[in-house]
Amino acid sequence: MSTTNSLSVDELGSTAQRERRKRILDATFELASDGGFDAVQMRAVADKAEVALGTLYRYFPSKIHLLVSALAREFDRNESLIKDMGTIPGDLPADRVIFIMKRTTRGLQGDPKLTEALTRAFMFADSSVAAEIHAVGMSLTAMLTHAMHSGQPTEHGEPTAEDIAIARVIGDVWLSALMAWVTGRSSAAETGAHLETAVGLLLRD
Amino acid sequence: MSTTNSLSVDELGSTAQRERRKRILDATFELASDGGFDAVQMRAVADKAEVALGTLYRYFPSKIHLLVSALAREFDRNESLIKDMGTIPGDLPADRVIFIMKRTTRGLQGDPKLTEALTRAFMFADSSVAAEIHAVGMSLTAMLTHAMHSGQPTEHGEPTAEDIAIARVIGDVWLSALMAWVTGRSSAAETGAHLETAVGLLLRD
DNA sequence: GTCGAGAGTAGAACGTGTTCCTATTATGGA
DNA sequence: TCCATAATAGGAACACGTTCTACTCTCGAC
Repeated sequence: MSTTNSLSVDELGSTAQRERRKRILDATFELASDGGFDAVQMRAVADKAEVALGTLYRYFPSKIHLLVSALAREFDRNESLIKDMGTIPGDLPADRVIFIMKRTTRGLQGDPKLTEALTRAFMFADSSVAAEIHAVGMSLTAMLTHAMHSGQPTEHGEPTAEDIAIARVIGDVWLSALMAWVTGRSSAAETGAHLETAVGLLLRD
Repeated sequence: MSTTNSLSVDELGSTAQRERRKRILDATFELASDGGFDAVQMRAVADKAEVALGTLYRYFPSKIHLLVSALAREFDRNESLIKDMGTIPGDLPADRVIFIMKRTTRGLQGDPKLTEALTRAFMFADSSVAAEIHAVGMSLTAMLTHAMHSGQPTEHGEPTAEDIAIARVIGDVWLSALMAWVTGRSSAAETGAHLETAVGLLLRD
């Protein structure tokens, strides 16, 4: 791994370090949840996490890395929640996908400031954050293809290329919708409707 | 219009003011084209445009407004280029849409730094830039619905609701693809392929 | 136990977006 | 023409992301 990446959990040796990392991310969530992107100020994060500014930058080389890593943690959590859920309600793939998307979206919209912070960071990220971004993208497509196949017997082992393509498109739409919502250009209802339309267009069969 | 918006062309009284605005946008393009988002520094823009920093901020209340306005100008130009072109090659809507998208994308990819600057600004924009963003979105969907219907006789007068929904989804995908390309997560070829797949999925008939 | 290297702390310093202030210059109406 | 008002110039000042410096702490090797 390049030195310009955030330190991931498993390349952190000591317990103290893992705890520092956790404190930093917790502080980030708290500040973001309170005041959104602008409130996540590096000095404030360092203070709240009780680490020095330099240490914060050792763990996360920029504010964007920090927020995108926070997003990744959130996605991981969401993913395991869904995995734990077992079968997803809905007979058709489209229904299951919509169920999952709405659930996730609702979760995000329940904490608008946090969502604003994470989404804007994700959007603003440049190539130095590629690794973290890629992780989030994978997590998202995995979630969607899982929803497409959930409850199906064994007939579908692995998602097909088309499944993945569709999942990616849905992911794109979801991101844009999220962005529109975050920037106040569309309401939660419109976001949901747009998503539903898109899924309908893509998974009609 | 709220005072937090950029001054648009037609609310500028004097010729001198329109010229100032133009000089500012020209300087923005030049700097962006040279060094991307980071090189568009407000002091540098003001210098190059030969206006005072305060004046720059009178015309465009933030760097993001400035860059998104630049993007809007670029889109306008592109739109009229396409309108001038008359009929768009391609028998099926999908072909015409792909033609237009690829053309536009190629145009952008020909000036990577500029594209990076404009795209990142667009992505980072918050609600205070909603008006400018909305203009860009409209321009994009208009371009796409126009491509869907171009060359058709009179049978389609206005785009249907489904047309618009499809155009919006394609716009979403395009934006995401552009973002992936700008952040170096995907090559130009992959961007094109992903777009083509998406259009194929959406406009199969 | 001592040493050395890496990790952490505290805080100054720097760059750039943004705001603010004052003096000067255009502009448009009486 | 002259005045009131707005627009612009020029530049200081401020905020926050980021970098740098100097010092201290921790811990494994010996």
